[in-house]
Amino acid sequence: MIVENPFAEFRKECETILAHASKKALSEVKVGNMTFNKPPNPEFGQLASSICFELAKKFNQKPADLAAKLVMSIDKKKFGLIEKVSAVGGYINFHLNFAKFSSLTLQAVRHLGSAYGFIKTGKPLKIIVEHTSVNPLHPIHIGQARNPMIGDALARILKYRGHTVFCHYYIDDVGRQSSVIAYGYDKLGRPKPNEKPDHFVGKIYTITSCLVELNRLKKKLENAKETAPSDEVAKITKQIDEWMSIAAELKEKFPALFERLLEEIEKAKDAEEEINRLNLAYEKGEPEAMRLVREVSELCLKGFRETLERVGVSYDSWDWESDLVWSGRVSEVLQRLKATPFVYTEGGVLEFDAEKVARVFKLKAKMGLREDYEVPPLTLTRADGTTLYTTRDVAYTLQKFNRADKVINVIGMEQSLAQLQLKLALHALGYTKCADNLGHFAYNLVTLPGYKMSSRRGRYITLDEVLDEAVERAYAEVSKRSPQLTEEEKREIARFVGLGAVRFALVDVDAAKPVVFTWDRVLNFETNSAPYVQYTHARACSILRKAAREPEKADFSLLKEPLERELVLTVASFPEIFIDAAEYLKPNLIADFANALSDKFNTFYNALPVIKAEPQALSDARLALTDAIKIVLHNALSIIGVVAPEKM
RNA sequence: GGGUCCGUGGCGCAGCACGGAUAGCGCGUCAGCCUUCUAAGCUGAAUGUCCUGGGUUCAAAUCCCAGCGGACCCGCCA
Repeated sequence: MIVENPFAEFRKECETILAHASKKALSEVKVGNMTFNKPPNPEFGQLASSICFELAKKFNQKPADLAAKLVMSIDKKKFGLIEKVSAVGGYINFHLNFAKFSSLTLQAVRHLGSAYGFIKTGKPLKIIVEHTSVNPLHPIHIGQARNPMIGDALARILKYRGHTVFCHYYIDDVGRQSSVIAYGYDKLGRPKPNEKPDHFVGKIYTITSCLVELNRLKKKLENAKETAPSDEVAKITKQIDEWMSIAAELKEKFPALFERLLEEIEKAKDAEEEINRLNLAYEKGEPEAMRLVREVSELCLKGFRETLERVGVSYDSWDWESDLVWSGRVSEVLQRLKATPFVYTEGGVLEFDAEKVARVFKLKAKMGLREDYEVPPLTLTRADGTTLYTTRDVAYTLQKFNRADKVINVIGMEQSLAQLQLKLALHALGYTKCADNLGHFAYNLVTLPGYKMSSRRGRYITLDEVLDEAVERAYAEVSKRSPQLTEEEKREIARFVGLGAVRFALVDVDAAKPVVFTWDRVLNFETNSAPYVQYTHARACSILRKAAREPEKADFSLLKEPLERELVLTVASFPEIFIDAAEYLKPNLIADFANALSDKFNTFYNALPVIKAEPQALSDARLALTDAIKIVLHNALSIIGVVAPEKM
């Protein structure tokens, strides 16, 4: 018989046995929650219940006595996977029958192969995972790179779980910043890039944005000198100084480009004004503005696609924010919001009273907010009538729900408030169900040691640089360790090792924690890394290759070593880990699991022979175990998009 | 000022959702292991007020409250 989830079988049996025993011994039908913990030591079995501690007071007996009593009334005839049950210090410990369990587990893994572990949900949904969505202004930098890695891993997990998943990339081309890059690009005469297009666009954006900001501040300073108090003037002066130093930095890095843009922008009457006009024209859908902004955005996206393809991340849909505006969906949403009692006008702008929505619909407790917390209002439109990001996002969210039951937005945690306001806007419009099924997967920032990464200031390390460096270091590593390989093999190995290392490192740490970027951290080739797991996989493959036989004579009851049992147990628990990772959206559980399994296998590898083990029934059992480990490592790595190599 | 998230050996992290028996792992340090299945590996040693203080509980790194420290947010930016 093939079981999908071996450890769950054992767990179920423990539950049944314990329920029966408590009914018999304590005439207690409901015994409270039937949760089991993993004992700290295999001596105490593989699952334990601490239920006697809870019941002690109720029955006025010592936990140890209760435990003994319960164990006494256990019906041993019902044992399937259980070997024995013992009472130790108030705990009830369930010991596995490893002969049966190993056989059950290893046969299941080897039979199911690449499907093992991926337990399907009983309620398949259509889920949209919106991720990456880096603005098309500059290359994807390492601070943002956590997003596609997490987003892609989430999408894969949910897909394996049996959901229908669509990955969407939201192209934010409507904001003012898009007009800034388009403006600079236009001033340069819309040149063809002489390098990777997103890098090219990034330079223009940074310089243009810096020069325009300087212009704006200088004007502001002139006005302030006459009217504003002196501390205000000092503040502006300080800002100017800061931007001047950035300008100097940029001038040194890209002298030719800087000079040309400086000249063009000085020549312009009012760059600020022209950019605002372009922004307005683009939102209105004026053909010339459309052509210009789309052209430069496409250029940048072309570069993104290249990078993302390289790491194996792909999308089902690329959604242009501008399409939402032009199609009238944004204004429609705006009209409907206006018709609610939650929108008011203030000084020519539309404001959305998020606080009132939360209060009227009594949502604070539900959303995990304190009653006395006041949700700040959200500005829906500027005085010139153009819309703001979150306003457009309301329309976008509704569009996503046309296609899906559930939407997960992978967005940095700095946008938590905006996401909250978005949700409240959905409530205001009556889309309660959408609001409930909208999830914000927030992740913390990646920072560079010393200073904050800033795309506006051109201070960033691009994902491309990181990937190149990773592959290069992996190449040096593989050349050193395996000089006998051909050049082609080395290149291929360096590629998947380097890319794998980066993906793993960005998924491995709990998304809620901030990460300080260091090369060593991302390019780790030792324990706790993709290369370590890949190496372990290759090692297992190597054994199987050398054995060159099917483990037909395997006798699993011979797997008596603690290391072997630990391995069987770990392999058997993969389905449960997978379910947790899928239900609680924790891709890092998979990375941790793969690493832990590798640890155990390597210990086993160093301690016990496989091929040369005697008798052959044992050798074959270990071979089957090795095969099962290989399969599970492969499956785990596939979730985080890392190649599991046969050789390295 | 208000909100969200984070705080675990020198450093980087896991464990916290669902409280359980001696708090795991890696780096670094020290001492070892390649004529035996891939040394990107393994073994051993040293290193802890689990931020602090209260509370809940038979039991708290885990739950609750308060405080401290850090990051982020509170914009007619996205």
